Amino acid sequence: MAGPVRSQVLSVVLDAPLDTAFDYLWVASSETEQSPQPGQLVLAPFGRRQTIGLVIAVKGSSEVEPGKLRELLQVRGQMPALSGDWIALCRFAAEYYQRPLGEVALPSLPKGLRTESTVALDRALKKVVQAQPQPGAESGVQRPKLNTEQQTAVDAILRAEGYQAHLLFGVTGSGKTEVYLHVTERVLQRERDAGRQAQVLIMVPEINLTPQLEASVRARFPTLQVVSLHSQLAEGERLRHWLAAHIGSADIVLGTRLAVLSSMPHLKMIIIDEEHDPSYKQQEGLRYSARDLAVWRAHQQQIPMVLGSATPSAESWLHVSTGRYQRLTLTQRAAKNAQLPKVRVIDTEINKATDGFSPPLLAALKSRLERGEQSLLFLNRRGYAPVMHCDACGWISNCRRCTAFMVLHKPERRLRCHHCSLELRIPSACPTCGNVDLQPLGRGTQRVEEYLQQAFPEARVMRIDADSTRRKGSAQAAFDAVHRGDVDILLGTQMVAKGHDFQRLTLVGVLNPDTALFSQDYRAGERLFAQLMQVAGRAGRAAVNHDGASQSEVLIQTRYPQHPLYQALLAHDYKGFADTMLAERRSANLPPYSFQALLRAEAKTLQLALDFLAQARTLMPHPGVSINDPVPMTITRVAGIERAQLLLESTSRAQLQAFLRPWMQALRSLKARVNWMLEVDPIDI
DNA sequence: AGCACGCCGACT
DNA sequence: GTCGGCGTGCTC
Repeated sequence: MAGPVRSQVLSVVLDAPLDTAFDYLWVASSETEQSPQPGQLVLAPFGRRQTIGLVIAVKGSSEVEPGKLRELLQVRGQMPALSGDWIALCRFAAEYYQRPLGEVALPSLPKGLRTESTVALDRALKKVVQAQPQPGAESGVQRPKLNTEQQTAVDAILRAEGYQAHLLFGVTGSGKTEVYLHVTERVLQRERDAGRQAQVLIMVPEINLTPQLEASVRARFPTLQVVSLHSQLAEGERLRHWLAAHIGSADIVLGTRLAVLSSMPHLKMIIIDEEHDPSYKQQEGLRYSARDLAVWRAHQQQIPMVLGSATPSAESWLHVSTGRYQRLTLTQRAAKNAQLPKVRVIDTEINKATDGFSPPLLAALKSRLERGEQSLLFLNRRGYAPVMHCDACGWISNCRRCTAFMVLHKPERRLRCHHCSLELRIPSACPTCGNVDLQPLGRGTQRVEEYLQQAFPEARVMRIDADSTRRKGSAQAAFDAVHRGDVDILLGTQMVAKGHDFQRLTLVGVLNPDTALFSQDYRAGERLFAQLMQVAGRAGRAAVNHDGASQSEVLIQTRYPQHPLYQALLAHDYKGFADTMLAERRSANLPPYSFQALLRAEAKTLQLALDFLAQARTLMPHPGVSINDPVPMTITRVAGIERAQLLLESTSRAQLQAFLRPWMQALRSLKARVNWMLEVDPIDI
């Protein structure tokens, strides 16, 4: 007969905005059934529904009234439990960003693990377990010889014991990827030689725009299991890749920001490429910085990490100067004969632009067309014109739901709001005075494309922006056409700045970058410099004339040619730019010398939102933390909702954190009639 | 978050 | 007289 029935109380967190764990009863269904343990997923009854939870503790008894305790419906034993380290990572993220643990941990798991049915999980497990890695030396793979700087960097990274963050500072083409590949190979090999399993996490900003790194990794490690993790993967694939990382069969995980929360039980190194890139910051839901979480994770695991960039973030640059990060510099372009492109600024006060193009830029384009070389034009504004305007009465195309202009999209014959996606047909006459001659004001990529086709009828022009690449795979097809040489002039927004090396590209033109120079956002300059440096790096990888000098050039049209940002760019002087920027930040007491949080409120009226924030501001004492006045957001109204925000600043991260926790609790109990959310370390204010 | 319960307006 | 609006409250 059956012996005593084993039972236990499990503490479980759920994907809900509830800052508490829930106790459940587990009863063994047979004598041989294993007791559940922390890190396992369970199916739990919750109110009238059932939901997936994560066991965070096993206890003997519960403080909850016995009558309230309910029994778990299912314990998912087919998959290994998530590790204590992984739960600790989620717990840190939850506490730091002021969210419930369950709301961090569960959404980070693939959907297939969070459904009632285990069909997808069981099927995926079968496939993943079959795919075993074949450890061993990689033979027959070409490894380019490292130059002295690269070798020094590799040695320094491998020499580190335990945790150490390295900033790999090198311009486009200086061979950062080769350093990543070498240290990855050596770390995996070293661990295996010592009889330990090993995994490496490599993060990239946007995997779809940077296919070349993925291709290099796969080519270098043909016998290792390399899996990708990003949001564009199909559900089944995402589940299989995640499981491969979780059970340890994947040797290398290559992913975007979400990969930082993947389960990697044998993680031995983290690499972050283009560490300055804003897309490492999640901008919805849990607003985390994948870069910052990666640093925490490396420290927790006591493993080395590499942060690579030609234009490091202000945060990382400061950490180098304080010795928290070790700087490893690559100064040479590693590709044979490749040189830095010549950067020139064109003063548009002297060289007046017509239709957005100054005579020197037009001449440069013409000479590239004659020589059969490619050009790239960078304009960070999509659409035809940012606004439509009536000369007769002064009407402009405002969005009726947002505090923003409706952008003219000529090919679609529509006005479109980029904030709420409202679309209207282009009015045939002015809505206020009836004037039929409405004018586009300003210039977007569509208008520039139209002009180029008319100015250079023979040229093959390709426009790449969010509008031209709506369909899945269309961005890849467009880039492929450029690589094949089927395009003479490539025109695009920041999408064209990332990743791709275009071998026949010898001219980069930047049309109108000046607006960022005078932005309210103190980070705009840092972003512009990084963007221009990156877009400049698209040129001149292979373009070399007979005596080895580069023919590639970058032309920047500006009304402020003497601006320090452009002067630093001309000299390829990131260091000078960054040191000046940090000095300014220090004197203005801005990040990275201070720490910020932002409380945002949304309501039907602006007054409701502002009132809530004013109340939040005086809710409790805030030692060491200054709280600014509530202000409307720059774009106050989006889709009919009014928005305002409250900025908190402190020179002490600990003091800010210590204030946020009780403050959040007090705010929750206000039960205000506004939607609000807190963002820690916001990147645009 | 869901999903209930609970009291006030415009419809068969 | 009901259908349904979303305010308030709870979920081990």
